[in-house]
Order: sequence, then C-alpha cells, then structure tokens
Amino acid sequence: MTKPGQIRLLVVDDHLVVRMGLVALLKRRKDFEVVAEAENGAQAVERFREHRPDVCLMDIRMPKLSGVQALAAIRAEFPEARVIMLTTYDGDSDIHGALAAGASGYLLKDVEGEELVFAIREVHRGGRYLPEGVAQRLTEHSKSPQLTPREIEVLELVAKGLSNKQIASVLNFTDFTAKAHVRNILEKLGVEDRTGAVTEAMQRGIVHLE
Amino acid sequence: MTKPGQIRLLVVDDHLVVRMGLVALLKRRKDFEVVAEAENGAQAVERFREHRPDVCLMDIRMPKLSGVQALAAIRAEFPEARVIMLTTYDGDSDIHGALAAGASGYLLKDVEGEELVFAIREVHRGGRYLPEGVAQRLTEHSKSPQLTPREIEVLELVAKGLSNKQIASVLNFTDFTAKAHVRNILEKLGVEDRTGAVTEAMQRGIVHLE
DNA sequence: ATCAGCGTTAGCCTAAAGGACAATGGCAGG
DNA sequence: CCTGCCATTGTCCTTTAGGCTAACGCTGAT
Repeated sequence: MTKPGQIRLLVVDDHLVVRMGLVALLKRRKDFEVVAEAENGAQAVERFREHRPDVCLMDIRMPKLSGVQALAAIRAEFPEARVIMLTTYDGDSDIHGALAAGASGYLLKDVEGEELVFAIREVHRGGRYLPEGVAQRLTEHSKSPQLTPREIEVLELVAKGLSNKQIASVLNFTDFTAKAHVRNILEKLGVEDRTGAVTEAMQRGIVHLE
Repeated sequence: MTKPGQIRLLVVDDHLVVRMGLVALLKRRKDFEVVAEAENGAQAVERFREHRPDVCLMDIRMPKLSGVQALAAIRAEFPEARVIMLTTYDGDSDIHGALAAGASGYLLKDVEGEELVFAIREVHRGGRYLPEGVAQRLTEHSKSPQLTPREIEVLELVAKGLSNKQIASVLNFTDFTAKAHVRNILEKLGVEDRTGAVTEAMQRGIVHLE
C-alpha cells in the first residue's frame, strides 16, 4: 500500500471543497499519499492516532475542536508530530498560538501548488516553513505588546458595541476597571478609540465575527 | 468532446485549492463537464466568451474584477447567462448585489456535494437556487432599511476609527453632517453606538476589513 | 525577597458621542 | 406639481469616552 519514500498525509478541514482541493493537489505528486481526512479537530486526533501520518495539514478554524486545540492534543500524545496549519488569513494572532502549540508550518489557503509541496517536503524533513510575509509579521508584532486574556475578554465585549458600564456589569467589576482595560487595549493596539481597536483586532485575528 | 445532455461548466475562483476542490467534486458526476477555469473576474469574462458554458460557478470576492462586477459584465453581453455565486459567507449584503446583478444562485463554500449538484441542475434548468438560511435572511433584511451610498461611505470611515470630525474633514462637510449620518446608520442597523455598527456592518457584509 | 506584570479601583478633566428635534435645497417618481 | 427621500447644517442637552495619574493585592519569576 504505502511504498517506501512515500510521505503519508492527513488532511483536516471542515470544508469539503477545500479538503477535496488539497487532496486533488497532493495526488499529483507520486511521493505523496493522503492516508486519511478529517472534518473537525476531534476527528483529526482520532485519525492521527489510527494512521500516524508523516505530516498533517490542518485548518485552524473548525467546529468541535479548533485547529490549535487539536494540534495541542495531538502533540501531547505524539510529541514528534509534524503539523502544518492552514488558514484563510484572519490575521497573525493565530500564528502565535499555532507555533506555540508546536506547529511546524503555517500556510495561507490561497497557497500555490508548488509552495504547498515545498512546505510539506520541508516539514517532513524535520524543518519548518513559514511564508514570506508571515515570517515578517511575526517579528514585527513580536515587539508590539500582546493583550492579556482579560483584555481580550474586554475587547470582545467592546466589539459587540457594549459601553464600559455594560462591560463592567457583564464581567462583574466596576466601570473604572473597564476603562482601565480599554485604555490599555487602545495603547497596545496603537489606536485612538474603541472602534479602531475593533477593526485592528479583527485584522490581527484577535477577535472574530459572530 | 461534449456529449449531448452534458452540463458545461465554468469555474471561477482566485484560490487554487478551492478551484481544484470544485473541479474534483464536479468530475464525479458524469453529466458535468468543466470546460474552463478562471482565477479572477476579468479572466472569467474572457473564458465565458470563449466557451459559453451552461452554468458558471463564481466566487464573489476576487482580485481584478469582483464576482459581482464580472457577473454584471457577463450578463450585459449574454443576458441568458446562468451564474451561481460562491462565498465563504461574509454577510448578506453581497447577496443583494449578486441577485440584483442577475445571479441565478448563491452558495456558501462549505456546501455539501449533493447540494452543489442539486443547485447546478436547478439553475441549468432555468431555475434559481438559494440555501435555506440565505433565503430566510433575504426576506428578513428586506424589511430592515438599507443604508444609502453616502451612509456606507461614512460607515467605512467609522470602521477605520475616525471621529465624526475627521470624517467630516475627509468627506468635506461639517461634523454636524457626520453626526447626522452616524445617527441614521445607528438607527438603521439597530445598534447603540458606532462600535456595534462596525461589527454589525461586517456581519452583514456592508463593509470589509483591509 | 524583590520585582514585574496583571487585575482591580479611583480621582479629575476635556473632548467626543449620541438622543431629540428642526430646517434647508435637491432630485426622482407618482 | 407635489411628495418623499437624501444630504446637509443646525441647537440643546446628557452621557460616554479617553488622557493622566495613582494606588493596592496578587502571582510568578529571578
């Protein structure tokens, strides 16, 4: 079944179309073999256990278990697992999480065929792969301070259009605290008001719609 | 080449992976034939002219020429053209534009294989196809007042974090006017402040990131 | 044990936002 | 012709936001 020298792959994405596109792309290489597919994070962990692929391509945003959570679960069990995260590019916030959780690579879904193949080979060899712009943004934003969990919590409520008072009420503290958090958020994001903070946060992938 | 009874398709998407996924999905049906692909709106118009497909699957958001623009261009030249728009679901604002421009269908990219096939058959027969939830939202928001072009212009600046005064300066009117527009926007969107307006507008697809 | 970062509370002050209401000119549709 | 919608400019008033500064208890790292 699996010939020596083959790279055995697990493809994880909740969109059927994307999954099929990836598989179709990979099939054109004789040394690639897609041994399994999964459509959510939980399934990804199971499939990984069953098939022990050489490399796993995994979407970051998925129902049930997010890509980063699945990645963490897999690497807790198989520390040597090599996983390349896929994203439609929501921002660079996910990158930190993904790399922190032990991702070996990070690709945008508008990736060209050659780049995908190269990345997989690179990661299979034990290396890492980050696209041009992503690696650049990583170092850029590494100097810019990152938000604390609490600040993110506040930011999400800000994005919903809540006032400081309403935020305070939801999170059970005074509006002074809400103001303090918002002030810190504005400064860290380098914006002047909460509206700018929301769009900036969305561009960076810190908060999302819904 | 093309057997009678075949449905000839044009697939348009700027993402290689999605394009390949769609083609792979469609290939499994014997009566479907993908006669051409395009990776942007301008190319889509050319390909349509060359191949005159029975049905065109087209992404809404693309570089060069957006899906809606390409759709309009195609239908200006070929009024009988049947086009199904694809989206990752940014909101329902695009739906109105797409349907107004003469789209025969509207599909989310997380579409199941069967639904895609059904939609194509339906549209090929001269019918229309809208997914469950989309058709519902169409009637919902048809009663909610829509923003005027000027208001959208203001809203985009609001989303950038500009103050009323700054908006007034950019659009060359007084801050009274800016306030008036913002007030109308808040009321039409059913929110209480500009921050809520931004997220609401993004959910509806009225404004976008970048 | 000290220090830094975090979360929390608090004051004061100016600028901005938002609600309510009113009025003008322009322009398209009935 | 006139009515309605749009864009524009106002006023008055209340609430909110945001800048600046300062504190306190807590936790984790050095």
